[in-house]
Amino acid sequence: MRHAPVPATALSHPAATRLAALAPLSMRDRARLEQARSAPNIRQGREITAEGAPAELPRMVVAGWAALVRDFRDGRRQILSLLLPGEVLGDFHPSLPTTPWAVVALTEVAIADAPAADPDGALEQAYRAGADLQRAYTLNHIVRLGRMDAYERIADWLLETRDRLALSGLVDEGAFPMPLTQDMLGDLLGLTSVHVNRTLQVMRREGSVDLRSGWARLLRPAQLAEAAEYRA
Amino acid sequence: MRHAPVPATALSHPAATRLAALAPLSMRDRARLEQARSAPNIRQGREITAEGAPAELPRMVVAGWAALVRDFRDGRRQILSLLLPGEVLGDFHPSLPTTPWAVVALTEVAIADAPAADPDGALEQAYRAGADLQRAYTLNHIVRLGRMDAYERIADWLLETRDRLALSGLVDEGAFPMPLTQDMLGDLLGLTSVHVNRTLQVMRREGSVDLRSGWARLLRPAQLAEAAEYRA
DNA sequence: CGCGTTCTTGACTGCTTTCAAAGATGGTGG
DNA sequence: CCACCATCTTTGAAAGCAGTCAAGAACGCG
Repeated sequence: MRHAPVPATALSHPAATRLAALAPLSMRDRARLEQARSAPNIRQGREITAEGAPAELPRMVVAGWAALVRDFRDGRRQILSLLLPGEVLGDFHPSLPTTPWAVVALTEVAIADAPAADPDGALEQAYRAGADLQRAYTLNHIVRLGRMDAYERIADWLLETRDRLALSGLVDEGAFPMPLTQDMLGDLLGLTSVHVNRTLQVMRREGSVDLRSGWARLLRPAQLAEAAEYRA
Repeated sequence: MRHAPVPATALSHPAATRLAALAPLSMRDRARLEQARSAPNIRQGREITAEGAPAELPRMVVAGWAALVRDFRDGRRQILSLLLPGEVLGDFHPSLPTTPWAVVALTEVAIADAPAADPDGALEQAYRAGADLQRAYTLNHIVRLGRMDAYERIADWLLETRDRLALSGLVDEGAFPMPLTQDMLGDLLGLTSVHVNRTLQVMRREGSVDLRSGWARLLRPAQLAEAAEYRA
């Protein structure tokens, strides 16, 4: 189950959409975002290491899903944070001696350098707002893992993901890309893939979600939001 | 079980120690940190809201433990992030409409305004390094909650906390303050207080930790680190 | 059409929670 | 100085959500 291949050069890419939604970008900023040079695609499963960037320049995901991942010796794995299309990665702790996690491509991924911003400009403001959002996602993930049961975790995550992708203009009539396997979902949500499967079936049976072949659609978002106490 | 009262004016406070450990501060920076004016103490359980600060100036915890907390309607509670003495709070998403969490004093807490830093100076560098560390703690918390069992969560958290407090100069011959109740530990680690209690007893019986009346000492840190795959 | 990956399903196990109540502990007031 | 009270810790028994193990079905790709 691999989703559609990523074009080598994205025409109108999600990061431009997302950052323009976070601050009133000038046409010049938008153009620079659109024209950002894209690095060669990264294959599924590969690490997106900092090799190329000595000072770890900020980059943005143009297509595909990436994640920060930590692996245990015994095979357990935890996805710390997702990087969805349009989102910016970077600012990765140059000060820390060793980062105990890796950045991995969960699907085939296209990355581009994020254009430098004038410290007082709208683009910088958008970067900041994006980083704030990213932090909110991370904190919300803690709530999911710490105090929600399987049903709530999945419901909450689906809602958050829909909203995140909507910012990048990737939600089309309520449907959005969801290329993660149930295995990956388990590693993200602190569950086993077996239990993810059973819980998804409950949701499907009650008609809450339509989830298949790399796409998702929330059929009863209000019910899911109520169950997870989701706050848009 | 309340720990020793916080002096209204801390003489040599932990934030100065911590920031000096993160970057080579000038004597002038140190002096400004020491002299930072402290707001009135905040009583245990109270919210540390942004009332006073229109632009949400960064502040630092001079004494006591605070936390970002999210409460559920049904009484469940999750501690998202701890703020230990010496650590900086601030940069709290002015861009987000509503933050779905509160900053709460877990013990009596003393807060002071963090002095402004020259953008190119060592102090700014220390603030940045501190923020990076804070982010690493948050990501590690996700691993704890997502993929560790109760024993591993507690072991990992004790080790992290010891190292965090050591940065602020608060670890004395291996002993460090630990004012959280087992209830709070449960809310932090995604467990019930009952299970925290049982797990702590296992650790005590095997002689791994000495934990009582607001203080902790790790007797076999290597064993704990091995169990939790802790990476200093 | 064949193979590898992903998804489903079932039975069993177990870590953690729930519910309840009995001890400790520390601060407070008589 | 001691009784009293609220809070916190400790224990026990029973229930439950999620994990484990295993095998078969379905799907997508070459």
